[in-house]
Amino acid sequence: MSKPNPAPPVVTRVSDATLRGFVGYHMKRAFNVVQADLAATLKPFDLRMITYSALVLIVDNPGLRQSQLAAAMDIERPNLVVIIDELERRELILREKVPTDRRAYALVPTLAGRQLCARAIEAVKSHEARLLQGVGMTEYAQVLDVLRRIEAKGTKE
Amino acid sequence: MSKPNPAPPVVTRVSDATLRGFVGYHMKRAFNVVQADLAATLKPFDLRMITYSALVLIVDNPGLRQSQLAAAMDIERPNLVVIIDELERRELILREKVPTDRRAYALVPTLAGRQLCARAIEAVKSHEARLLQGVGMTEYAQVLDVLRRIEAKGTKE
DNA sequence: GCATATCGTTATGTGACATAACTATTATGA
DNA sequence: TCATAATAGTTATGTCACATAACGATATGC
Repeated sequence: MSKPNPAPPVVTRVSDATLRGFVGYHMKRAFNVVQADLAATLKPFDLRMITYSALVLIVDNPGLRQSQLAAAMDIERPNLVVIIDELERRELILREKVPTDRRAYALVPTLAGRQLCARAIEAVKSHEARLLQGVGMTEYAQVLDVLRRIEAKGTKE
Repeated sequence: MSKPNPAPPVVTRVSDATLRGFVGYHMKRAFNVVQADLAATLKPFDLRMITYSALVLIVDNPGLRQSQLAAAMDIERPNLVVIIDELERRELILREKVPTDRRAYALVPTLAGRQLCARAIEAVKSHEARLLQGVGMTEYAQVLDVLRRIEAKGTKE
């Protein structure tokens, strides 16, 4: 052994070339940007990504159960509890008793909830338009298609 | 007011049509799948996504400083410490003293680190090939391009 | 009618982040 | 040159988005 410590060169610019060879890396980096921008977009409404998703799903599916919502959001029931608590405390939704099943709650939006939701959706639309400016319709459709196919690989088997 | 509680209909299938209107939603769902599959792929190597990224960057950029790595990984220095600790404890990398700056450490991979890294990269390649089967080269390039453009929107301004 | 499953909940743990503040060291500028 | 400011790594600590285990109340299936 000639040189045990061949003094590593000083690194001036860090190369992520290898990681750039993976879609996952690009997805993570792009999603980080989306997430940060979305968080800022939702801040004026005092919503986080997760509370926003929950609210939209409740507005779109009034009367759904917590377990259904948890399944739709791909999270475990326990984690949904605090989210629903928060939306209910802010009077954006209600936990209504289901007469046919006394274990369950039907989640319904209030008027305030529907209104806040509508405004938030508009804001998110502008946010997405901003991030996607310069991306053509065809490209956009292509990306959605690929993302959907990747997503489908998860549920399979 | 006629009916204060117009009994919400029973929801049989939860619709996420509104959220499907946003790329961010598709990105999150697709990325969740990628993340889960990647985690499973890296498990045999006892690597997580974050330790894998760190290792690859150190192998590709031997001699870089922790602060450079933190910047490249877009995380804060404090969070990198435990990651580097772990990789060093497993003797995959070394913290070498920099003679010209006694505050800094130069991170260098060990032989074992380079070997594990190479094997992990191969595994990740198969994992990506699996998730992307059926996606054509053109589509792939298109998706990467769009993701890169979204990512660029973040650094801007 | 009794075992079993389901609904929402509580308690608790983990992993990936953040900020504040510290020590040791290096760079700067009056 | 010497005081002040900046930087590298670290420690302590907090937050947020998840997970699992276990429980009480209720519903369901044999």
